[in-house]
Amino acid sequence: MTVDLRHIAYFLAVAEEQNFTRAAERVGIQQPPLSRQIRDMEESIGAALFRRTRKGAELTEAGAAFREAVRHVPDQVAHAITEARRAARGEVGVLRLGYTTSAGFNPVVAQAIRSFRSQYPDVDLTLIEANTPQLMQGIHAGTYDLVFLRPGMAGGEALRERVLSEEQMLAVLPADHPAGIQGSVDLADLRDEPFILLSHAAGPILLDEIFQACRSAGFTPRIGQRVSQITSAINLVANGMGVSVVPASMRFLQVPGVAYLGITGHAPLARLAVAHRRGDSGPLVRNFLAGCA
Amino acid sequence: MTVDLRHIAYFLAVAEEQNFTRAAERVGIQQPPLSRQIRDMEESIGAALFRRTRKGAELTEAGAAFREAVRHVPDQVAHAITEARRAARGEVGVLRLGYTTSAGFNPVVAQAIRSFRSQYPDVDLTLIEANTPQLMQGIHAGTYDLVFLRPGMAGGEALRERVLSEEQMLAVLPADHPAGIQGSVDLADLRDEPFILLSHAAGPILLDEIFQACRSAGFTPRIGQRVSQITSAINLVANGMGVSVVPASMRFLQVPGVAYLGITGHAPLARLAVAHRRGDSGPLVRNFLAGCA
DNA sequence: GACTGTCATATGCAAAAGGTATGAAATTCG
DNA sequence: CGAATTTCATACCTTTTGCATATGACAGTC
Repeated sequence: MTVDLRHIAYFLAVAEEQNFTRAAERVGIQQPPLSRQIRDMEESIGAALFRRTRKGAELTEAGAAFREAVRHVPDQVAHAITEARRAARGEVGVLRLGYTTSAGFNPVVAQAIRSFRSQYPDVDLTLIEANTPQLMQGIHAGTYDLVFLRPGMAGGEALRERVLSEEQMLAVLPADHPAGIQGSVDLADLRDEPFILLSHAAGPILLDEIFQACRSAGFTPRIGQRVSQITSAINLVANGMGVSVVPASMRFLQVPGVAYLGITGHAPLARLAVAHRRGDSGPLVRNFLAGCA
Repeated sequence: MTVDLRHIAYFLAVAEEQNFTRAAERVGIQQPPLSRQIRDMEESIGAALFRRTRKGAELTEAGAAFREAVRHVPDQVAHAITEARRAARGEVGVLRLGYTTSAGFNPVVAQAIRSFRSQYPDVDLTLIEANTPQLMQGIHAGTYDLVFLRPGMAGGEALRERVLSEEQMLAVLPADHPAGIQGSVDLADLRDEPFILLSHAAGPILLDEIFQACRSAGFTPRIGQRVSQITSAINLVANGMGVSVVPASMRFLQVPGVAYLGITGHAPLARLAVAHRRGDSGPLVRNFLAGCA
């Protein structure tokens, strides 16, 4: 294909000016080379594009057809270049963001998403809720570009994690539970209650932290019910099926009949991290991370 | 250092092969120049398009955005070239064809249009009916590309006319007219009848021919009614308002109460020509003319 | 540890694009 | 009527740039 973009730009200039001399001036070359370029192009197409007259040049049928078909090509290419630049700056593209249910309640996450959205409105931000192991697998597989999860899982060498928030966990009790009267509770006081907790598969990190705290308090919690969503745990507490321990952010989920209580002594911690593949710090990821204060 | 079509083709090859060496082979050059072209392009865009790995090359965000935007550009240009070639062969385009009412009844015209339509189905053939002076003006002004008209008007120097048909004119009489009994009529027998003829503005050539024939027959026709459409003249004859003289092709317009009769002696002739601008014998015009047997 | 496959770098040559000078033809204007 | 102007085309030369060849660096593989 011997016709290239320069030829097309020259052609369009001549078509518009209907005059080789002015067209040459417009595209910034002299008239003779322009004439030659057009002639070469006509030769390679195998048809005259212009009818040369004493007053200038007018399009032939072939030229008119060609013009219609290539009219927007230079604009398209220019647009492609600006889009590439924007993409390089992380202003456009698709960012797939995974997060756990509990992370979704953390103001840090909501804030980061809001700030990114307002700063990069043209980025297609896809939010996917999943549990920590799923996120872990997905970020490795490339299903997600960025995930909010609980740090501490194995397999983090290929990831770069940054801890964003570290909050104490709260005990979740039925509102009428006697331990709730003084506004906080000691884990040991809950030793005989059935615990409603995430399954190991759904939330290994939080679960482990809770178990360790309980062990520090001198007991091993008795599992009343395993759930796969932390919100389910809170609902089950409301139904009187037991107690639970959740990250403090979950208190924003107000459920009637449920009280969130601070844990005295060695309270379990819920760390929240944002993670991405180590090699892949594309501009979108970089920009999003910059917005995670 | 601008981005041109060659660059885009190279870029797309690398994007598809994810490998510089194979991409180079595909586009028919060696790997080092390909690498350099891509690098130049990246420099001129100001963003990396590929992430070079040990195993090949993968698109960056910018590269992916660029690819989306230029994906179809080479096809568009290739298509433009084939369209230009087709247009040069007269296979596509717009052909504006003017014709007089009376020409529309001539089988030669219908046949030419039919044959052109079947041979060049992708040409947009626009048919416009008008009278001879309008056609004459329109073809000069560029409103029409090709017209069927009665030859002999002034201003034909810039036109190339080709006579397609020469037919005798017929007398149009009311069916019960005594002169119609023997199947033909002498113009002189009509000397006392009111003639219903085209106005000079609408059909100067035919009118002149009829007047000359009448003068040869020894009289000057008395104008009963001037009309601007030859079909109107025939209708008025049917209403008993007089007689008329029309090209033989008009006999295909069968109107109750009207008889078409051959004219004995020096019958006026109706010539039909196809005309186009002398300079402008574009492929469409040329192809149409070729179909006018 | 040699081999293979990846992309990058260096250098020389050839093709292509652009510049300058000039020519031919027709219109415009004094 | 003829000179000036304007149009595009031609000829020749210079510069740019695209491509090939040879080679290097690096990493995964047998």
